[in-house]
Amino acid sequence: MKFSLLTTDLQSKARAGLITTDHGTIETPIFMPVGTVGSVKGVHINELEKDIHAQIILGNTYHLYLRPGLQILEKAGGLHKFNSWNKPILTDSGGYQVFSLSDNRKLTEEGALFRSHIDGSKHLFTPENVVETQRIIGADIIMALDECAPGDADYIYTKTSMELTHRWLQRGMKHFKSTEPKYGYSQTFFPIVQGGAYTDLRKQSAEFIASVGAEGNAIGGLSVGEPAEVMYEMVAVVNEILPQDKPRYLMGVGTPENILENISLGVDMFDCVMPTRNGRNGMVFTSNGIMNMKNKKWEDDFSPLDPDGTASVDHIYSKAYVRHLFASK
RNA sequence: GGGGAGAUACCGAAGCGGUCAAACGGGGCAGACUGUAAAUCUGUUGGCUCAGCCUUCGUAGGUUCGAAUCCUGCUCUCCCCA
Repeated sequence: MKFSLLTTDLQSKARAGLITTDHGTIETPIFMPVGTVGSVKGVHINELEKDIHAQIILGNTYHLYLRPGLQILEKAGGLHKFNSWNKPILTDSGGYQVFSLSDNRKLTEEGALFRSHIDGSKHLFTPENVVETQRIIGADIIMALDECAPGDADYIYTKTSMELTHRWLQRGMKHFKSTEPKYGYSQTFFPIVQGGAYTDLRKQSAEFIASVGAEGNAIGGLSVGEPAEVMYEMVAVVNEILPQDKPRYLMGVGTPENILENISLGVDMFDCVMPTRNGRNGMVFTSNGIMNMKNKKWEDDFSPLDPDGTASVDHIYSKAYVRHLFASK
């Protein structure tokens, strides 16, 4: 993987660059749609490429490992072949599931022992085998196993958790360096900054992550319940420390506003479930605020078309206009 | 023509003497959603001058301190036999 910084904004920390992988080039700042189990929910792979112009998508180690399983993925020749997505793929390590499926897992020094949400079977995810799994999935960008701690975690918990994540990183990195890609194209490995909402921990973590010398770095453990202002503060602190010449990936963020703010703080990569999940649930962001398309109260707020027959910006987001589009199709 | 079953809120459907303005689904209305256990989840859903009162379980009467629940007439619906 190669990252070239093209230009940097003079009035903010925003920058534009290019990430080059064996599956193609990514223009940053970039939003990466989430395709947890190999497909981006509600979006056909053709639409993803031709309409949405996604340049990279996510997959999830935990979910792909459980279903369809590594045997099938390996037999297919990796996820790119399995889902016919020939552009870059980044896979999350399962670190988020340590957080979101916290009732179904046990954390030890060794790793995270999950009880499958599908059939209750037990599966140990270690920093090493998670790298191995991502080798088999064939992700262009492999994420380190981390613990994504809850946003309201206290200092002691967050510190202990961060230190565990650091130790896991060393193990994961070692394993990554001692293994080879399986399908002939190169893979890279991103470590993840933790430290919760505590400035000193964030600094400490960012320094540790920077010292590893990876080709790109991620910021995790944010947008997990803390106020947006706290998130911005943490990102600002971390970005002071993470190298300028490597892409910075803010995991799990976020709203359009969050994304713009964080771009101005120097973040290059984002992913979030929000557009696909909220799309499926009928929620849309408009200049008039959040709109739930299923709610009738929006119906009369906009007429389908302006008198001259064109749609204004607000109309584009109105329920009436969307209905108009469907009706005319 | 003979025999049987049933009519419950927007719809489906429980309830079969008091704790029933009436379970549960659906639908409606509103809210939530940030590295996806999510085409999901939560709240609400007779009216009002709202810690109370009023009207509602096909319809008209009756029994009872008290009826969606028991009795009688009527009106519809469905099933079986001829």
